Amino acid sequence: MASACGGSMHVSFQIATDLTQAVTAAAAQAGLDAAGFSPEIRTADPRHGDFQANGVLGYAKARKLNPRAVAESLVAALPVDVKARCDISIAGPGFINFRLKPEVLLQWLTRYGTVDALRSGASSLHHGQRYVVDFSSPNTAKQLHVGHVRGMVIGEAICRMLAFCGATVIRDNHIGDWGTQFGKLIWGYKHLRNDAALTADPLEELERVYKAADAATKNDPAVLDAVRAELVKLQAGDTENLDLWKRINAVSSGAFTEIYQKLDIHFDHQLGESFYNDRLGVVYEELSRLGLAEESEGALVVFHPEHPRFKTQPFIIRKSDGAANYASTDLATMLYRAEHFQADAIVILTDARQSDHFEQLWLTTQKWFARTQRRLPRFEHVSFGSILGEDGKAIKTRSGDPIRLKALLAEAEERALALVNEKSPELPEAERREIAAAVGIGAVRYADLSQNRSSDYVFAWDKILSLEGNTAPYLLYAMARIHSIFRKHGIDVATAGQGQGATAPETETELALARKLVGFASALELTTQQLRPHFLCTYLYELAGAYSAFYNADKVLVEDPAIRARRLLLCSRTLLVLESGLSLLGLRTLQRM
RNA sequence: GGACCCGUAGCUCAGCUGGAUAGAGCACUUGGCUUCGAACCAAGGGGUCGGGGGUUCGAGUCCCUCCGGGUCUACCA
Repeated sequence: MASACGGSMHVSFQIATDLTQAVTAAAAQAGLDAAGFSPEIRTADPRHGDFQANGVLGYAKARKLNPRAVAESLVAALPVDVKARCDISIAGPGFINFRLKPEVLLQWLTRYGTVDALRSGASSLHHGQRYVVDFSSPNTAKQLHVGHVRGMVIGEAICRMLAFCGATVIRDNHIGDWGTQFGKLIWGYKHLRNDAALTADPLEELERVYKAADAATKNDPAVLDAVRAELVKLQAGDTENLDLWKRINAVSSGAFTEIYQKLDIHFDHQLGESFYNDRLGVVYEELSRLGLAEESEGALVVFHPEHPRFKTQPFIIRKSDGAANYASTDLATMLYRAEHFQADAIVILTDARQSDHFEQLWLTTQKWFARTQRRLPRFEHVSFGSILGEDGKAIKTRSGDPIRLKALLAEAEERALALVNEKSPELPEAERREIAAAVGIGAVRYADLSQNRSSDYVFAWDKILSLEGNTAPYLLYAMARIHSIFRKHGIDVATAGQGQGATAPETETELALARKLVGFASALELTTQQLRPHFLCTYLYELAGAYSAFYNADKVLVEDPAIRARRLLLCSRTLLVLESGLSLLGLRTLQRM
């Protein structure tokens, strides 16, 4: 750790990385078999240290050596600067514990004192990587409902975090704009629309038209034929239908944009399924020619003989009537993202029910690219569970319809406003409304992010808007309390953040808080590596907890200038990390609430 | 039938490539505001980690098996 615990001029952002290097070098120095040794540096239980190296246990076991003896020789071989900057101990069966000395904590806090400094430090984590992230991806002409929110919120957070950590992120909203629903929509638009309703709430009316048309096809075979004819006309390039298709998409897009703006969600591209319409031929042709795809029951399909399931369950890449489906367009999309965007990694967010599809897509893509000598990007299907009602079943309105996202967000703000009115009636109304928006929307968002995405979660207003526990309001409140200290005493956050005259942390709660702040690097690494935002949420919650304990135990504005300066530094830095972290999650933060 | 996900405190959930005495919040008990925002903090009780085998220095984590819940399983996405 020549850099982190080395000279006083430089402290690494991610100290664990430097420790890994230092321990690896020490292992070679101590005569260990370098190829068979991995330091296994982890963040440690605070009772033991800041980091721990577990690598000697496995190493010693495999070679029937005494692990403590190995650990001792390894520690002896560590560079002097590491020993100078960390308290090192060997414990139990051979754990090596590292505890950063308070001066090192102070150095880290001093160095990473602005968002730019944090970003610059974090950029080493994914530097130079090009990610295409596909999220939201709703179907045209349907309302966004609760089922869509999780993918939107998690997707936005993942994009922000990857970009913060140095990646080039290309955000693509892969809209479902070319499906079979357009036959019904166009027919319905021509025969059933209500122009007044269409003006008042276009998407609502389109959805009504769609449902009515759908019902009509079930009652009247003639309508079904007419609907199919509309679809055929559209796909054949009929001017009138193409024009209608464009108008329907425009209406839909406008409604989506409204919600995207409310949630502060952004895209670089909106390449829907229709975009790939004239890029499907190469998929059919190549997969057939390579022998990957075969005809089965009239459809063009891909089997994967090595797979227990997909050896018999086909990946249907062209329907028996010759039409494309989403396997067709997704394959074309993989190719486009690899070639046009030069993606190093493709990340697609959908709910977990589509796991089979993406597993088949990926199996197929790997073989296809291998046989055509194409460079293969990494692929991540970031799947997530459903949002359940308090009865444990899929969340629905009383009438059984999905809950509109628009209505959900409005209710969130309403409920938050009631809380703010109760807690802070002295604030001006305009500010109370702003706070309510940040708290309400933030609470919904945070609920989606804070739980491990692979499980379903139960949506309960009382829980997500609670001021206690791992919630948005708690974190926002922690920030408001810190701001209050500075505001009340006329101290500038940035000035205090320079830490002029600050001494190294001393009290137990100061030390715990400082260590937690340094842990931001590990939290970011873990979160972006696994693409699971709840790790960052857990970290921020623990940080806020460490701050509260510190705040409760150590008065900030004491007489002693050195103590005062270091405590103000800790406050300023906590604010910075909470602000940065919550922004990465997509939450708006507040100065008062 | 098969595949995947899940099962951790009364409830809602964490637990990072296997690591040290399994952790939070809610609820419950107790203590702390004339003192920087108590929407807070501190302390306490509460566990066969679904059951049973196995792998090893070490298993909530990996393997097998069984039980329970969810999802998917040929032309919707």
